Amino acid sequence: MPEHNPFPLFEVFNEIGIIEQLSRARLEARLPDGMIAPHFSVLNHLIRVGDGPTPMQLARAFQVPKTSMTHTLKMLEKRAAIETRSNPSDGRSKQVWLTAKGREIRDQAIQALAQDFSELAQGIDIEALKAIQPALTSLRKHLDTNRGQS
Amino acid sequence: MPEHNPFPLFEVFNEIGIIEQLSRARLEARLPDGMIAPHFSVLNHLIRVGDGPTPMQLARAFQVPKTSMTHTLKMLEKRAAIETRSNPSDGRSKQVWLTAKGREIRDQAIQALAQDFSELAQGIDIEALKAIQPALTSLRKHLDTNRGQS
DNA sequence: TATTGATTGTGCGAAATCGAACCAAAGGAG
DNA sequence: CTCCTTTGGTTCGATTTCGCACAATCAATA
Repeated sequence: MPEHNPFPLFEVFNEIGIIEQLSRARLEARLPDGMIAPHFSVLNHLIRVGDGPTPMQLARAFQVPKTSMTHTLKMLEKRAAIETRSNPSDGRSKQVWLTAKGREIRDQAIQALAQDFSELAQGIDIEALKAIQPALTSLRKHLDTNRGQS
Repeated sequence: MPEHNPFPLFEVFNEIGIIEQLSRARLEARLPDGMIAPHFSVLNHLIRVGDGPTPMQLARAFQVPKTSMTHTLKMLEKRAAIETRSNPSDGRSKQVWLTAKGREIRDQAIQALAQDFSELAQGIDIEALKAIQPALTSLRKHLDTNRGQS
């Protein structure tokens, strides 16, 4: 059985943890008052993937417990950013839809973010980021594939 | 004024967010009962950097508000993993010290983690991770340097 | 059809995060 | 020395996260 030095993993996870924290803070600074990253993520997901997913599909997409997604959706509904309809093909579940207001919130946030990130990108080697992206994607997929056993 | 496409930043931050979530879940699965990543981070930091930092120094090291650090240290003290002494050179602050129990908790966690991460590392291109680390470090430093203005 | 088991979503409670307000101590200007 | 500002730490309250328990519904099978 070969030896595998996990130290580079520690190092990379450590850097990633800090970057996640800083980038999330930066994102949330550009969102409306009490809106936080998970709220925005849902709005953005609905734009990118399309309306109509069930709460469980969203929970799985973001790898969060369903109770967390229930709470997030409740907050978005309080803002009138989404609306939920009962699922005609499954009496247990709902479907989630963006409202015009939700689309507006997301568009304004995207604009503010593009502005901020564009400034941020000036001091960064964008080519280097493009270069590391495949490795990150590969790592993410590997973590995603085998989690929660052993 | 040149155009800077922030899209690669979005992509990279997105991957990093997911990886952070999955790796944190994986870490916490190997920690004792109610212990979570921030607790372990403090123990590990005290081992690596040395005993005796003030709570504020720890808060700055982890980029968290001081109130969060107060809470984290309180939890660690409840576990008898650390102890706090008054700072002889500054009547306002404390100093944080590992206890024998804290050292033991950390060592056992490191062992369990090394085991788990070693298995994880088998399906991963470690060389690729080493290769992307400088870019991550550079990105982290850049985010760290200019945050919280504009 | 009736029953059993799995799945979806929610209510609840505990823990975590973090901003605002506050107090005590330190540091500096005069 | 006195006043004023800054800094370290805690308390408090609001929000978030998430496990547990539960009801409703679906799916599979006898």
